[in-house]
Amino acid sequence: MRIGELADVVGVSTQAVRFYERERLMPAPTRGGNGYRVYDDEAVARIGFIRTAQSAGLTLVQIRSILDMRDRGVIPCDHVSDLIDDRLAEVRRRMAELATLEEELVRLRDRSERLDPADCSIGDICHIIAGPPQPAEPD
Amino acid sequence: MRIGELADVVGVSTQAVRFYERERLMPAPTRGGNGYRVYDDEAVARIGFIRTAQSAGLTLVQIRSILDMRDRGVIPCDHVSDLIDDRLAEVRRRMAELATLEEELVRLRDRSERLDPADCSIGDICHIIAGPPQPAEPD
DNA sequence: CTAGACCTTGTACCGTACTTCAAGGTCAAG
DNA sequence: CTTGACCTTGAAGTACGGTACAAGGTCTAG
Repeated sequence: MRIGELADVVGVSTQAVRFYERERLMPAPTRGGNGYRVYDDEAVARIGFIRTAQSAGLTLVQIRSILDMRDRGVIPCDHVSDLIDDRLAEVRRRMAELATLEEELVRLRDRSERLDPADCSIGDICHIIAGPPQPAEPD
Repeated sequence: MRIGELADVVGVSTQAVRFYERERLMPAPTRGGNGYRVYDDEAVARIGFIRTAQSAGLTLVQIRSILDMRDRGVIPCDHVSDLIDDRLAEVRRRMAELATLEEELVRLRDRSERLDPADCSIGDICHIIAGPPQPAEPD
C-alpha cells in the first residue's frame, strides 16, 4: 500500500508518517518504480504501536528507544516496564501539582467573590491576584 | 534602578525582563543618558504581578490582557475572575485526563508484571503495550 | 489532452516562555 | 589603560509533535 492508504488505515496524516520516518520511528520503506513509498502490514502494526504507546503518554523519543531495541533483536519488555513506571511517577507528580494549583485557584476565585472591584487599586493591577506570591508550581 | 538590579529584586533574568518588554507585558522604560533602561518601583510591582499570575497558571497572553485593561484605565477584576474560572476548569479537565491516564498506566504496569518477556513476539514490538489502543488522552 | 488525485522533496512554521549567542558600548576601580 | 561587570541590539535556539507550504512528478479517468 502507498502512504495515503497507510495513513487512512492507522488514522494519522501522511505528513505524520513521513515525520515518523525522518525521526527514525519508521524504517525507510521500499519504493515503487515511481519512487512512491510502499508499505506492508508490518508498517501498519508499527504505527499502531506508536499510537498506543503515545496514548500511554510516552514521548516519541521513548517510543523510538523501544523500537530501536526491538530492531536490534533485543526484547524491550524490561525497558518498557521502566518507562511505564517513570511515566506513572510523572503523572502522579503532575496530578499533585495540579491539585495544589487547583486549591490556589479556588482560593483566588473565592477572593474574587468577596472583593469589590471598586476597591481595586492601580498599584495592585488587580487585588484578586495581588498578594504574597505562592511558591510557583512549574506548569 | 537598572535592569540587573530589577531582575535580582524580582528574581527573574535580565533577558526575561527584556522579553516581557518585547511582548508588551512591560512598558518601554525610560532610559539613562547612556541608553540603559531605568526602572522604578512600579516595574517591580508589575513583574511581581506577572509572576504571581503565572503561578496561578495564567499564560503571558492572558496576563497581558489583564495589564492592557489596567493600562487603559479599566478595572480588570471581572476579566481576571473569568480567567481564573477558565483556568480552574482547565486544571480540572486536565486532572481528569491524568486520572484516566494513570489507570491505563497502572493497567500496563500490572500487565508487565504478569507477562513473561520470553513470550513477547516481534510482531507486537512489545506485548505489554500491544493490544486495543485505548482512546488517546491528549497530553 | 487535461483535470484531479495522488505522490515526491525540502523548508518553514505553530505555541510557550524563555535562553543563548554574537558583537559591541559604558563605566568604575586599580 | 586595562580589566571586568554591566549594559545594548538582533537573531537564533530550546522542546514537542507535528502541520503547512512550495514546486514539482505520476497516474488514471474521461
